[in-house]
Amino acid sequence: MVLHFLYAPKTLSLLLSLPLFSLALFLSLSLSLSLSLSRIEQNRIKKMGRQPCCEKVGLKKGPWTAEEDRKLINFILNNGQCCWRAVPKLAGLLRCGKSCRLRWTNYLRPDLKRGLLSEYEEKMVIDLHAQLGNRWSKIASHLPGRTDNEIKNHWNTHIKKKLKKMGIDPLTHKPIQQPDDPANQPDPKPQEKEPDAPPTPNQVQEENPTKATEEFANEFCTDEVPLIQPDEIVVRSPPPVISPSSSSTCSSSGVSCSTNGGDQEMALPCMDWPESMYLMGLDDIMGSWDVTTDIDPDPFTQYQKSAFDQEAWKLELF
DNA sequence: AAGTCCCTCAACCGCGTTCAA
DNA sequence: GTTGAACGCGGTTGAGGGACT
Repeated sequence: MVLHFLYAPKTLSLLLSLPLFSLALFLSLSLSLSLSLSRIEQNRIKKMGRQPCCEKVGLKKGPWTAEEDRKLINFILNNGQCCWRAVPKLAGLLRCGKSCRLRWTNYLRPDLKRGLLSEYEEKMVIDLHAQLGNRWSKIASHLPGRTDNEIKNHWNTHIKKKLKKMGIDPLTHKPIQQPDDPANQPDPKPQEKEPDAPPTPNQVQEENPTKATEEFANEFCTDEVPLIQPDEIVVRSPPPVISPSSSSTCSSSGVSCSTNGGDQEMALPCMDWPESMYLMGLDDIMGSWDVTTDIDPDPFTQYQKSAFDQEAWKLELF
C-alpha cells in the first residue's frame, strides 16, 4: 500500500514539488522576516531620533595638527558647511563633529579677524556686555570677524581687569563700592543680583550717578553702539565669502581694518591664519598673482590667496 | 640657569534648545 | 506628543610661553 501510494503519479508529483515548495516557503519566510526585521530596524532608528554624531572611542582630542587643519579646510571648501556629524568621517579626521565645528568657527574660518581687539571693539564689547550680559555669541554677532570664544577670553583676561582698575564692577557695570563708605554698607536684606542680566547703562546711571559712572560714560560712549532690545532677534552675518577683490588692509597694529567703503572701520575683517595655512603650498601662489584683481573661482585657491593677504600682513607687522 | 608663578587662549565639557524621526 | 541626537552656547580647563625670583 505504501508502494502504491509512493508510485501514484499524483503523489509523485506532490513529492517532487515538495522541495520546491519548501524552498519557496523558506524564501518567502526569509523575505518576510528580513522585511519585518528591517521594519523593526527602521522603527528603532525612527524611535532613536538622529544618529549619534560620532563614536566617542578612538577619537583624537587636544590641539589640532596642521595636517588635520588642512583636511578640514579642504573638506569644507569643497563641500561647504553642513552635517558636522559627517565631516570627520568624510574628511578623514579622527575627531568628533563638534570638535571640527569648533575648530572651524573659532580658528579656521576665513572671515576671522585675529589679533587683539581694537579700542573701538573693546568699547563695543563693554557696552554690549552691559546690555546683554554674558551672552557672548550675541555680542560676537555685533563684531564682524570675532568669535564668541575670542570675546569671552578677551573679556576675562583684559577687560575685566581694566574695569576693575577703573573702579567698575565688570559683572554689574556699577562702580565698585568702597567698604569704608557707610552709605555702601550691605543691606540687611540684600537684593539678589542677576549675574547674567546686568543692568543697562541707563539703569546704572539712574541708580549710581557717581563720579566713576560718569568717567565710565565718558570713556565708553554708548552712542557708538546700537542699543540692544531684550527681544532683539540677532541676525547672524552671512557665510564667509572669500573675495580677493575686496581685499582688506590692516594697520600695523593688526587690529584696525579699513575697507574700500571707508566709513565702516570693522566692516571687513582682517584675516590671520594659523601656521598650518602656510604649509599648504603658499609658495606656489606667492608673488604670482595680484590679490586685488585676480579672481579665481576655485574656493581653495581663494582661500590660499587670502592666506597670502595674511602673510603680507604678518610681514608688515614684524 | 633653574624653578615657580602668572597669563593667555585653544579646546573641552556640560547643559539647554532645536529638530528629525 | 515623544524621544534622542545635533547644535549652539557659556563656563572651565590646561598646555604653552613669558615674566619673575
